[in-house]
Amino acid sequence: MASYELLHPWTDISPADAVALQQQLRSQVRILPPTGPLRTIAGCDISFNKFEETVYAGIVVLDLETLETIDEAGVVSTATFPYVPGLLSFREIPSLLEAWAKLTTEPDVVMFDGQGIAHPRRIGIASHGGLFLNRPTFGCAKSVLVGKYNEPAPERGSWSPMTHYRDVVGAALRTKNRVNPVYVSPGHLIDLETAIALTLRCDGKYRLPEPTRRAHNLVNTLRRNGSPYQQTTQPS
DNA sequence: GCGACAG
DNA sequence: ATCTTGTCGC
Repeated sequence: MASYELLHPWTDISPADAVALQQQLRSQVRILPPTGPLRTIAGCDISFNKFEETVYAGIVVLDLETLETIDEAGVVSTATFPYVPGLLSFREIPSLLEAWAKLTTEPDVVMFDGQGIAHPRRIGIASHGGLFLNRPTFGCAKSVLVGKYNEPAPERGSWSPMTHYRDVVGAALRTKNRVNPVYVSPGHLIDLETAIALTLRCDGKYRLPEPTRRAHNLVNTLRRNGSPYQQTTQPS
């Protein structure tokens, strides 16, 4: 069981502190082709009931060759930070790290439900998560945070670069013919081309790639049906 | 100054 | 994100 260096604490952080931390951490993010084989990929997500602080976080690991689920872990935790555009990582990563600790495998690359460097300070949840996990990570989001792009061709696989202040920060990628694109951006220890290839490799029957969809299903099941080991009140 | 704004 | 049925379109 590996241990991960604590780059910084997650508690008692104000939004202003979080922004300052991002400015401090951004220089550590490395965008370059992955070294070493990529055989497994993890998808992660969190779910929660509106107005409640309890969050359900989960990670699903799939074999990149067969897309078969080979591992998964979920946790019931508490959110200590609100959702603030640009500061998503401070709300989701703490609980995701708890789920990560319960995995029995070490995913080679991690796909996040959000942005990587396609972020105002170039350190979205996928980049921030990559610094903690110290392995290739990238983001695959359903909508844009920052950046502009030209509509990619309607065929699956076509994509166009997303630009933010002269920087190419990601790509609008079509995962299905005639369906809205997803927004892919490098997180850490990976490059845009590889992130795009991995997203296409995880193709299933839907617009969103399988890792993200399965993680989403896992946390929603956890939220609605409860953890099998957690006592829930039964109706009389 | 006025909007935009991952999940 | 979450709350929700039907409905328009390929």
